[in-house]
This record gives sequence, structure tokens and C-alpha cells, in this order.
Amino acid sequence: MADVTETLTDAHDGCLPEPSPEEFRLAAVLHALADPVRLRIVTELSSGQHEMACQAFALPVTKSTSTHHFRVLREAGVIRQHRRGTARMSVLREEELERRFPGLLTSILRAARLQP
Amino acid sequence: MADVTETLTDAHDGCLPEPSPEEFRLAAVLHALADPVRLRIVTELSSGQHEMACQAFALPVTKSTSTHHFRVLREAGVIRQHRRGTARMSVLREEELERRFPGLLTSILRAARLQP
DNA sequence: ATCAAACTACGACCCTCATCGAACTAACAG
DNA sequence: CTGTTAGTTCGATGAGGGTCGTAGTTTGAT
Repeated sequence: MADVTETLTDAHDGCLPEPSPEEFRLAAVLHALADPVRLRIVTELSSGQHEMACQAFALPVTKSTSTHHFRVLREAGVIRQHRRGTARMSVLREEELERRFPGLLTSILRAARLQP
Repeated sequence: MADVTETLTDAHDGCLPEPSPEEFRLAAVLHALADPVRLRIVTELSSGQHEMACQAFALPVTKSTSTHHFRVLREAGVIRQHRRGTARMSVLREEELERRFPGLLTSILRAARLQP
């Protein structure tokens, strides 16, 4: 599974549309993180490898619902997605969020770890 | 839902039901703050006097909608409300939120000030 | 007691959203 | 090409939420 297939699938056309940091909207970020499933995605992304396929989360929803949640996170600017073979890898946009909304993601992640 | 907190029984029963800090749910707080009107309420509460009547906010919605938003904030634990004459005063629960979710409110308020 | 001010409660409306299933697409292995 | 794996897209659906208007409540003043 942990194959080292050299990435020709680079960051040109495998990337899905995402906002630039200047386009981040606070309400959109808060709304994105106000859902248990999405909060779990972000929590796992922050404490695992910096890149994870959708399947790797084992979410308690169907694939189509899963796609929906990843899109909400991506369109809010919380994650970035690109293809890796048949998989869609997700990455937390930590630095960009930190620059735009200092301390926000950090405090939310800490709060999330404190709760069921 | 109607949690009768025994704190401050001193000020008879002008207080409306509110959760105790242990009952704060992160998703509820984030959802409460993900609305522009409610974010504005909280922002004004944090930068004005520590007590404000609903009317004082001059919100761009009707009174009934206003009541709705204040209730969402109160039930999430973000604000406390008590009567003062015919007015309903609102107070930010800054310390309790800080104890439960350190840095959260602070970073959200800072982010809100950075945006339209 | 009556009146006004400031909210609250209750429906109603419409729109958003989380969810699903089924059909479709993309990438890769044989 | 065939088949598999991993996501996406497209309705549909049902719950929830933001908005309003109207009616009711509470408090203080006259």
C-alpha cells in the first residue's frame, strides 16, 4: 500500500479548485468546521501524515457524502486536494490558515482533542 | 435542555437557561459563530461595554429574528442573558469559554476584526 | 388600571444542507 | 480490452435553520 510510485501526477491538473488565502471567509471556515464529520477529518489530518486519501478516514457515511464533506472543506480553504493514482489526497492548509487567521485552527484543533 | 445552574442565584430569576462550561459543545459554538449576524453580536459585545441590550445592536433583522440569534448564542454557551427592566442584557461568557476552549474565542474575534 | 417599550412565542415560508443510492469517470493492473 | 479501485455527479429526501409577521408577555411609567 505504501507504494513509492514516483509522482508524475503532479500538481498541475490533479488539483481541485480552491480559494486563495485572501479569499478565505471566516464564516465559511467556521461553518466547515462546525460539522462532526468534517471536524474529524481535519483532526485526523492534523495528527497523521500530512497527506491522506479519503478512504483512509473510514468515515461513518457513504462515499458520496464523503465527497461532499471534502468539497466543503476544500472550498472553505481548509484543505487542498490532488490526485495520486486513483486516490484523492487531502492536505491541511495549516500555514495559509495560520497566516490569514492566526491561532484559529490551532485553538479549534486543541478544543476538538479535548472533546468526545 | 433547561439546565438550572445554581450559579448566581443572587440575582433572582431574570436569567435564561444556559449550559454549564462542561456542557459546551465545540460544534455548537462554531455553528453559533458561523452566522454573520451572530458573529457581529459577539464582536460588538467584546469591544463595547460588557453588557448590552438587544436593541443596542441595531441588527438588520426583525426583533423575532434577533431573539432567535440571541438564543442560539446563549444555548451554545457563548453569551449569558438576564433582565434589566424591560431590557434583556447580554454578556459574553469570555472566561468560561477561555477555560473550556483556550484561545478559541480570542482567535475568532481577532479573525472577525480582520474581515469585512 | 392603562399604556408603551422591549422582548418572547408561535407558525409559516423557503432555502440550505447532510444524507443516500445509482450511475458515471479516472487511473491503474493484467 | 476487462475489471477493480477510488471518487464524482446527480437527483431526491428529509431535517434544520434564518427570516418574517402577528400575537402574547413582562416591566416600568403615568
